[in-house]
Amino acid sequence: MQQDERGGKVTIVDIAREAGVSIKTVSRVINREEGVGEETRARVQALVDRLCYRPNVSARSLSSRRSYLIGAIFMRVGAYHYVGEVQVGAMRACRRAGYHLGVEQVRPPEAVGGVQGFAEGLRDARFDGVVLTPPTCDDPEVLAAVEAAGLPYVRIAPHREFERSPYVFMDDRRAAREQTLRLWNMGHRRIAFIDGPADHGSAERRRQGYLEAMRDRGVEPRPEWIAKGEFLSLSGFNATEALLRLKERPTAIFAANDEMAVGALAAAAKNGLSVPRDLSVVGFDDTPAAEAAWPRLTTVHQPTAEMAEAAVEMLIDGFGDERFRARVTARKLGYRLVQRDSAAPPSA
Amino acid sequence: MQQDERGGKVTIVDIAREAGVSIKTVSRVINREEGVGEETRARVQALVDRLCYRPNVSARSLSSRRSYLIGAIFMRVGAYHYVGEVQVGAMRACRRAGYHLGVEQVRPPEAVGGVQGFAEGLRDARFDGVVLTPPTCDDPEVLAAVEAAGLPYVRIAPHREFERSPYVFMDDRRAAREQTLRLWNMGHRRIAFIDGPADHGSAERRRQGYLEAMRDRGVEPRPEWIAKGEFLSLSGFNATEALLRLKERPTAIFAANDEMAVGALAAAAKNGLSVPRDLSVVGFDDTPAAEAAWPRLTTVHQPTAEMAEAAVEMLIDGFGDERFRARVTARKLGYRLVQRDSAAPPSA
DNA sequence: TCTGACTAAGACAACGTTGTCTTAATCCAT
DNA sequence: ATGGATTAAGACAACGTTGTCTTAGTCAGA
Repeated sequence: MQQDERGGKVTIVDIAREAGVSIKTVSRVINREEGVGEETRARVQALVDRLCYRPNVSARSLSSRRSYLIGAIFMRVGAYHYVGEVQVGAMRACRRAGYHLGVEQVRPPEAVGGVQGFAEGLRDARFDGVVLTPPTCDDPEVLAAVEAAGLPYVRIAPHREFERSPYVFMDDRRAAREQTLRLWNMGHRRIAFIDGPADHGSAERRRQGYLEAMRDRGVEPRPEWIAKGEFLSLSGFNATEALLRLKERPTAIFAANDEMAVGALAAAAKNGLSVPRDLSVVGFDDTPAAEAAWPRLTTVHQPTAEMAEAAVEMLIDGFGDERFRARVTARKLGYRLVQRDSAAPPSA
Repeated sequence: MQQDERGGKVTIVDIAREAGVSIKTVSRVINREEGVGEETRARVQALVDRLCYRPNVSARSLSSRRSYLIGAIFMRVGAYHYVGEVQVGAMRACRRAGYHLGVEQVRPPEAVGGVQGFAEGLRDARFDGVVLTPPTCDDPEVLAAVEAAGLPYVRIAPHREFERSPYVFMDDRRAAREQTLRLWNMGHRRIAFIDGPADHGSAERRRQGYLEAMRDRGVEPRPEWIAKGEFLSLSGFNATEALLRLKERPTAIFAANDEMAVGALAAAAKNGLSVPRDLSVVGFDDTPAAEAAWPRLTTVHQPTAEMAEAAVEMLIDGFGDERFRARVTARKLGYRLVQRDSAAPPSA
């Protein structure tokens, strides 16, 4: 069997010759199509395994008009931590289904090229479908470009137009509610909340969850307990300083994201408060900053990788379904409360 | 001109017909090959632009045996921040040269599949070449798999076997030296260093840079000024607590990475020291944690994206060069000191 | 035994490029 | 004018699959 190594490239022809069948039959076996006898299928499959045959993706996609490529679309590949998380999950789902993952970037608005360059890239990348991550999943121009290219797509955590495409999401509101109740159940009653930017959907949902929890427990949070924030650590720092100056100082602070929680930790330290002894601080997202912080942040894990995985799954499942876009579906994924070191019962 | 929109797909045949030339001539124009007259070239190019023709990558790679795909190889796509940075830079270089970026992951050792699955993925992804990021760039099994696949590759910041392939790097030692001197020039004399893990090449180079700077200024750092660390925030915290207990307390601390610097900030706060008034803290890497920290960390920017960009450039430039592997080259990239808020002249 | 329906498998033409040859035209030095 | 280079462009066959037809062969029911 010297042809195993003929230049390292084993083609479908080699398998067919060796098995004594036509290449079409081999093709049928590989693609799990019907029309092949039990015994023939086994013989071909064995040969495929033995010779380590892998179909040539270019030939395959040229012929079948499928690229076996899923695109993940980001606004700034470098900026957010979840880019990596999304890719992990997406790659998992891709590999399971024999697909590969390509990465495409919509240049942020301030850059040249903009959505133009993105549309071009989309065209010749020839994805079979794409997954849109926030904030691209709510950008009208991006959506238009993807739809113009005729690509099926699934959105991750969209904020708007839920009926426009299938999507995956997590229940921010409910998670925030539980996060708040966790503090409540520790014995905290004066719980403050550091809000995110006004136009940020997830920030709003988290605030609602906080409010809901407090009201559930019969407490109407005072307006001054809800501090404005910008999802940046400095804003968390400033908000916390203000909160600590209140005459009835909160015993716990729930920041709408981890970064602001880190700022809150700094403000506590500056004011001579030891966390969690004198003040509890919790965050949201479970980014690496939460692990890096000191004390390590108690937070809520957002299942980013799993959401991406689910999105790719939905995408691949939907292929071949003409009414893909029409049959809008959604999948909700669970969060997970992460207990670390920044929250404890109030000492008073 | 209604054939512009024939199903949205413009092929080389359309251009050829419209221009009244053979498809081969169009192909020559597109690939900037010679053998086409000035006037013909212009006419074809105009048509290409007008009809928005983009070559079909599958057909192209099937025929030319090139995939126009560069692979970026990571150990854990989700774990490190620089994954995103690397992709940004790599995509920049790819797009410039008409390539696309694929992402492949070597499952970390503890996962099933390991290098096996990676080798398979490599095979059918059909990259034209790959860029290896740390720590995959020093993993013997990964290197073996890539070489077995016959793929040209460039390594980013390797620690060992520099003669084995082209690579890009930055001068950690020199950057650390400058970082140290920056503190010195502010007036600090008792400068402590928090080291990284013993087997980590970049940690070692940074320590050497620190030592070199101190000795240049005629100071032999006392052994107790060099604290062990593990590149994690907790180790930075502990190291700092120990340093602050010294009778001659350092006025500045240089942590070998940002994460430990964040831990140092927390330790300072816990000990009632205001940074940078009572203690200066500087880090290294310029990760998002440095921005998120409070006060924002003065650090050294590692040009991760640029290194990836350079790596992809080297790779693409090397295509067609048979002796690619043999002609080992290296490219050094510059770092940048980032001045933020965690370092200032000593108050004493 | 014949017919029609079904099954397993093959023949053959795409798919949209690029690589290798070949040809026709032009040019310059003889 | 003549021959050898040089240049611009075309003809034609890959590239390695999949899609669409077609063809034997088998089986059940009349």
